[in-house]
Amino acid sequence: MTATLKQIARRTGKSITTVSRALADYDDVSPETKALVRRVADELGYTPNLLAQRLQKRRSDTIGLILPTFGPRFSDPFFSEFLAGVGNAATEHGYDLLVSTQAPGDGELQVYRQKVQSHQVDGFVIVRTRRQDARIQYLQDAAFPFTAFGRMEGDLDFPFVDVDGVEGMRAIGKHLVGLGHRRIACLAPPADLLFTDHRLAGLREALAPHGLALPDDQIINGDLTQKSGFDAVEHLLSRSQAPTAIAACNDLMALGAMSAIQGRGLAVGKDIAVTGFDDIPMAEHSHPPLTTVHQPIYQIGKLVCDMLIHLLRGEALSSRQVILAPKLVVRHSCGSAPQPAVA
Amino acid sequence: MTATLKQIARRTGKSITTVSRALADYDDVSPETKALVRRVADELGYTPNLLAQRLQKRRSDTIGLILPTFGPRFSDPFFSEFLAGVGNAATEHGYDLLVSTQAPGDGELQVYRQKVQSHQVDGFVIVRTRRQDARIQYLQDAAFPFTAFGRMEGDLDFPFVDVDGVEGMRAIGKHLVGLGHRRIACLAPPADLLFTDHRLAGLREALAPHGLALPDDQIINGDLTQKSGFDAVEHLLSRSQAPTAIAACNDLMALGAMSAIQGRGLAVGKDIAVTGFDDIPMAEHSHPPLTTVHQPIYQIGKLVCDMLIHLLRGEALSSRQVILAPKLVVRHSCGSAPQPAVA
DNA sequence: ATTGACAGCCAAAACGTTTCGGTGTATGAT
DNA sequence: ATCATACACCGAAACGTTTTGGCTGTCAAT
Repeated sequence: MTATLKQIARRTGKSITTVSRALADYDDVSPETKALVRRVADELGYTPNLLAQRLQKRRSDTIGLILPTFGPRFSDPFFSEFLAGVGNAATEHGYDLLVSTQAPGDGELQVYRQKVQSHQVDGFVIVRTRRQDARIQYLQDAAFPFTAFGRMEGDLDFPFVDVDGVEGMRAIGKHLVGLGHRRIACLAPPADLLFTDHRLAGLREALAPHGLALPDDQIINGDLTQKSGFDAVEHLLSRSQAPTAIAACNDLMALGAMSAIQGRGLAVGKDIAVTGFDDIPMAEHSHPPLTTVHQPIYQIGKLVCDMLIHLLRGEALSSRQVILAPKLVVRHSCGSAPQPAVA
Repeated sequence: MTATLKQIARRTGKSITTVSRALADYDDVSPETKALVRRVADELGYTPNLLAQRLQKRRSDTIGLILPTFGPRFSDPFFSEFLAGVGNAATEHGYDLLVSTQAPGDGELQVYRQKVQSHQVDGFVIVRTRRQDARIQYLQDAAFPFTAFGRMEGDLDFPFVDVDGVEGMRAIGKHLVGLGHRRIACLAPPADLLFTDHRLAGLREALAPHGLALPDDQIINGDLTQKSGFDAVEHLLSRSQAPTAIAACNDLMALGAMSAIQGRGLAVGKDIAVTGFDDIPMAEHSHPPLTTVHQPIYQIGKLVCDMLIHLLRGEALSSRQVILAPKLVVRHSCGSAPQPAVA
């Protein structure tokens, strides 16, 4: 049995009210009483019952994060780093983090609805936004607090943080063209994710001035896993006109691509260039180290969560919509002599 | 404003008691009343307020999982897969999962204590147990429900799941010796983790019959990250007598090792053999694919969580202490012609 | 007619907290 | 003496549930 206010009240001979107010340092409690109450509270090892506190305060001091994962085997460094960012920001401000996994689809909205209606969480962090995002539409309609990593199609005005994917892939494109590549293939994420558009657009923008296009058959949609990158490249290399460069839209697929290339006895960087996007820790220590675009995922998680907490506290947001500039990180996967970064 | 029992009571002309009992399908409520109450509840979109429910039931229906991570940049596929397993098991049984990150050390126990005393969670899943584990000692003393992935030194009797690390590394050792390796180095985890002992012991057991030892200078302790594997091998290869095989105690360090080897222009599998432990998805798609020991991390997470839920429900555990047999997975990182698995 | 059983319903207490609106008692000013 | 003021404290209600222990009316059996 853990201690309650009632027990402290009995032990000190004060009322529950006074004990509560003493612990909360109200100034209508005498210093002597405060000292007494605190001493007894310590003796009994008192910790407020959060369940009761939350019921009375009508808030849960909890932030919800629902990971949109397919299938059980889920092992994405992107998510774990993001999670760490969100989690640490939450802890820092005294919030709890409620984590759930739920594949996109029919059940998904139900999970959000349930958590909202049962007062289980005070706000949500949304990750991996989609072109038409039912989660965002629902939360917006319900006027329930949330922040997102990623944007949405249309002009819904909600608070988010995103990385400028157009700019990032443009940098990649310029880099590859600058190295003389003309046949470039792209490993794209699923089409319902909005950032797919951004990244393809950026790549196209870089190619266009050189009279280069990105034909549909040079775009292969994967599911962001290493395996899908591997499979895509197996397919690509079995065709007659193999590309000289492969721009993957995330590092995991790039790593899979490298492995497929090497599996065929070709050298990454020499025979075929490969680039990624994310700059996961793995990218630095692959062989060859991966040229990619850095996204500060941990910081983004932290920022998104901080923004949400501001919202929950009714504080003003310094900026509701943040778009971060990505940074090209040139390593060795496009040739062994890295060039100075192309801004 | 969301609906409450009180509102349904008013609308139906019944008492709060009756409404509550109708929704819970008690049989002292007439079928007509039940139907009426349910209809109105649906109309109002009633969802029970979990905060109130939990206070009254004196349990939180929440499981705590505190990830022992160092530093902010945390991106371990091991953890994300384990998390998915725990999370899915929890969801399946109607439990919430509260996730926190906290580096091992002074603050750690405080976090556990706080969550226990404030009734925030009903039980804990402990991961990455240590030789002397203060978390386990505390929870055991407090008679607070928990299950662990991993054992502890001494004879504390608590429910856990573990993989037989001795057996796993023995298989690795036999495999390497069978391939003719005589100078074998080991990339070990931090010494305070108990499984470090098991893995080293297993490796030694495999070497001993062949008159081979594992001298201290052939053991390098890393921190389980890819970078530490990379650094360790850089160090190893700069010495006069380089090993012909490197047995890493997890895949991430093995991958880092491979990258360091390749960075020196050596061929993994031909010049130096490398092995891992875990069989993360990455292992299959590295180049060359990594020979390693498979641990069903997702299933372990699920099992550990299922066990905890049984405990919470007061149900009997079919087995309190589970030790799983690991499986050697031979790929190409010890030579390009994989041999049949050594049991 | 009286009893007992049963079906259907409900008031009130409880979970542990916070907060509103007091009450009583000194102290000092008039 | 009276009034105002400040101080220290507290009872009771509230948050939204669940559960205990009733109560009332009907019907069949005596």
